[in-house]
Amino acid sequence: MDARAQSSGLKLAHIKIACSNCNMRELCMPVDLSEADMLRIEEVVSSRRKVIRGDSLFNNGETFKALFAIRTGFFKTSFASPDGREQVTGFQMAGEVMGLDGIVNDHHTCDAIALEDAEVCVMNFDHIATLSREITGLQRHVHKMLSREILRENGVMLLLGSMRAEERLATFLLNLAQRLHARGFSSSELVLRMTREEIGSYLGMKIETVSRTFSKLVEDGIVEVHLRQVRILDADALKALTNPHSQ
Amino acid sequence: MDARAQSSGLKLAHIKIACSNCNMRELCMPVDLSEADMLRIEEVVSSRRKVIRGDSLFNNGETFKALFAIRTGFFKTSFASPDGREQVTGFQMAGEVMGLDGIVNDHHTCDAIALEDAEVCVMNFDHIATLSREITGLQRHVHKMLSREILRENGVMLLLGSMRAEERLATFLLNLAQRLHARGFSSSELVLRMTREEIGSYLGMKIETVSRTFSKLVEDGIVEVHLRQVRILDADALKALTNPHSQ
DNA sequence: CGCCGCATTGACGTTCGTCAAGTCTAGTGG
DNA sequence: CCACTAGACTTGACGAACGTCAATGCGGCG
Repeated sequence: MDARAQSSGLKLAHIKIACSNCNMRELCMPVDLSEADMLRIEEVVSSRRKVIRGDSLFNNGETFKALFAIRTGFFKTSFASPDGREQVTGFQMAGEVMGLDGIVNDHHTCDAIALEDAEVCVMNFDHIATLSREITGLQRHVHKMLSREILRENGVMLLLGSMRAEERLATFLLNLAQRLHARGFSSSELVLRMTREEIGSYLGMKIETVSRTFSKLVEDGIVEVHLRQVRILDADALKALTNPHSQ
Repeated sequence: MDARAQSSGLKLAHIKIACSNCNMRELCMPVDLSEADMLRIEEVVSSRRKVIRGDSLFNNGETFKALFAIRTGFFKTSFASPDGREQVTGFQMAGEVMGLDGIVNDHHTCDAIALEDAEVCVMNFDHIATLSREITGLQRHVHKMLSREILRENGVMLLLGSMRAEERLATFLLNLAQRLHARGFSSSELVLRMTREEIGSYLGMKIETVSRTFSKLVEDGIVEVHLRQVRILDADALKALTNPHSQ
């Protein structure tokens, strides 16, 4: 599959908002439900929202009212320290949910920026909470989404705390490829939607180091890189970089 | 207050298990409830469990059944990569809850080790889920606990991704002091319950760097350190290290 | 076509990791 | 009570990895 197809957001504005006929449903709402419950859950998706590339879906400090499920497009979330440093905390793609960090203080604590034109489902959180008191499957799903995010961040902490530059980048590329593959794209060919600087912020390295590390992977024949086009030539070698001490 | 008092775990084994008379309640279950609901919530705390220093409360891979609220004692949680590297993901003290990462896959994904003799409340998660369908305040509380953990980890990612050794240690010490202060201890005098190596794992630095960084803070007259006894002499200077670019 | 932002590459400096030696402390047993 | 020991901690010398500064290349967009 052409990696370019990643960006082909379907334009379905006229079709009824419905999880039941959404091709992302099994990713963002994998709940086994009766038809009646399904209809009720669709009420949660109160609206859709388009976000054009470069715009923010929400910003740090804004009142938290809803979670956002990505239908199409690609986002980064970033978290700022009081003195203005920025840490990209994640990259989100179709089927993934953003805004979970806003629950605790009733306002968002990070920024979500679209890295390509995107469309999201706006899911009113009070509504989710109400409904999940009645639909056990939805309740479980909410718990799991939150827990999954904790688990994901544990992985990032491990990466940031104990990996070298090359391992970090290898881990990052494999993770992206795996998630794209789960969405029906090639697992060896990908288009990076973010700049080197954003990759660097996420991986805790400077832009020059990101660039040099890419160049090293290319030299070693592990990947082909053309700016944001990446082709993984030797996935095994990439995986080997991921756990260098496992012998 | 003597920092030594941190370890004075009350021995109340004979007293009825009851959140209502637990001095940690406002930390771990800050929910405004009717007396009737309060009694029902106490059913959640099915039992207590003592863990002696060095033992694990749960391990990676074990089936997830319950969350654990710390009554007394001090824990670390650590997360291992496939090739055996370990990342300490957090240090938990009285009133804090562990095990949230286990929800998503029905089994724990990290280890929780007691760094001093401890007692925890075992809270059956199915029971929590059931009850939170009826008691809105509890449901909100569960959501907030999960979201708070995500927020906390965002902060650690920022630390690991963008801070220098000295900033990391300063941030770490201030965070510990603040949490101890919230529990009625001195905010300037603390006893580290963890080794330099565990601090290093948490902060993404080697043990020698941790040691050297402590020494630097001592040289600069910012803290006094006697092995695990730490006294903060100049909290402002420590805070200043925390955001060096804010000028 | 020309500009601007993104990316790459090189030279150099700093920070932190590595290796090694040595000190201190708490705990154990005589 | 003291000697002994193992583990925790500190300190120094050195080197590798990564950050910094600077110059240049390249593509996309107006």
